[in-house]
Amino acid sequence: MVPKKSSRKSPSEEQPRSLSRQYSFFEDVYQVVRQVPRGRITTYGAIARYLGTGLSARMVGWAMNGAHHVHPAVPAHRVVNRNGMLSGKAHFETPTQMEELLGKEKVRVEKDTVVDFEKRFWDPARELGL
DNA sequence: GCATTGACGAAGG
DNA sequence: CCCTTCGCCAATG
Repeated sequence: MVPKKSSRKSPSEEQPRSLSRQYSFFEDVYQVVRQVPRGRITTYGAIARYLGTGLSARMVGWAMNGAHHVHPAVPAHRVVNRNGMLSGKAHFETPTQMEELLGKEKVRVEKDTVVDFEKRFWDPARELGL
């Protein structure tokens, strides 16, 4: 399961990062993203708030950098920025892959932005319980 | 050890 | 409503 809310200001409380490259914050991010249903999307900020980091949505995006080579797979294409824009598409194998993956889930994208973003939005705090 | 850099977001102009 | 600035914090040079 996912640790609901714990202030992890210092990573040393969890695991020494020297021993694990991606310490729990990264793992938490991955686990949340993995729970995003097909056809739905969430945002970096929503994940950050759910994990309690709150103000550091950037770290969520940073965590996604390692999401490509982790197992099980992380549906990174379901994470967009607060405007619903595919801000991370450049980090996929091809410039169009993120949009294509979303298309397979019936999520339309226009101008690098998810159509009906607010309807598709999946808030971990709301769906998984705060 | 300081400066820069982000797949961000809120606030201010 | 668009653009700029600033805060956030781990990673990198």
